[in-house]
Amino acid sequence: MKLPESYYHNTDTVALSRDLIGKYLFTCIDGELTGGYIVETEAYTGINDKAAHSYGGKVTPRTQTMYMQGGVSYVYLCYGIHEMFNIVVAEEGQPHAILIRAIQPTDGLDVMMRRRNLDTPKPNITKGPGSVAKALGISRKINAMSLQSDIIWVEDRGLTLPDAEVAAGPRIGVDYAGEDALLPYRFYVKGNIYVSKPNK
DNA sequence: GAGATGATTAGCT
DNA sequence: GCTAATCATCTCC
Repeated sequence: MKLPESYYHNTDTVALSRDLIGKYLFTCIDGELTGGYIVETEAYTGINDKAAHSYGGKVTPRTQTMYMQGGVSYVYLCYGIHEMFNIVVAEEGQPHAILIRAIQPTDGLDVMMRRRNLDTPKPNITKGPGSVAKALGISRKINAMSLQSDIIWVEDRGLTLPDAEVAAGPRIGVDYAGEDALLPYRFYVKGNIYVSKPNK
């Protein structure tokens, strides 16, 4: 059921971002299973992408995770508050990653509501990258974790979304990246209530 | 060792 | 729509 290690070794990060729409992401943190299917992603394509942490081939203690072989997680803190979950792809030495911006919950909804301090299942439970990480219990302890582990993984359950229901557009929150901020590296399910920002 | 800043979100107007 | 919250990380000194 889990996507094989080889799935993540594809070097076409943008195509993988599109393919991940409709795949199921699960975590099992402290024995509590939570997950759902992915409805929004963004591609970050390594040293030529100004919006990526790894732009220009920069290596730091934080970004070295992105240089690992595809099939591991990259989790980091932004704005001092929000943790973001990325999937590292491509081969060792190529710092490509895919940010998971939103999922549609299918398992462990009660657990996710507790983590998000909600008493009713509002759509914003897993809307936006910071929310997804919090709902799934993802923290920096999960950084560099293999997606073949029993802590965090992605499954193909046969759900595929036709191109007519998947849109592409510019990425969110990367205005500083100049012309690269306009690249259509963001993919999302049209009209899905869990998708953040523009949704048409 | 100090200073600037960000792949954001929630809450108020 | 606007803005505060909040800190690890990076960049110099």
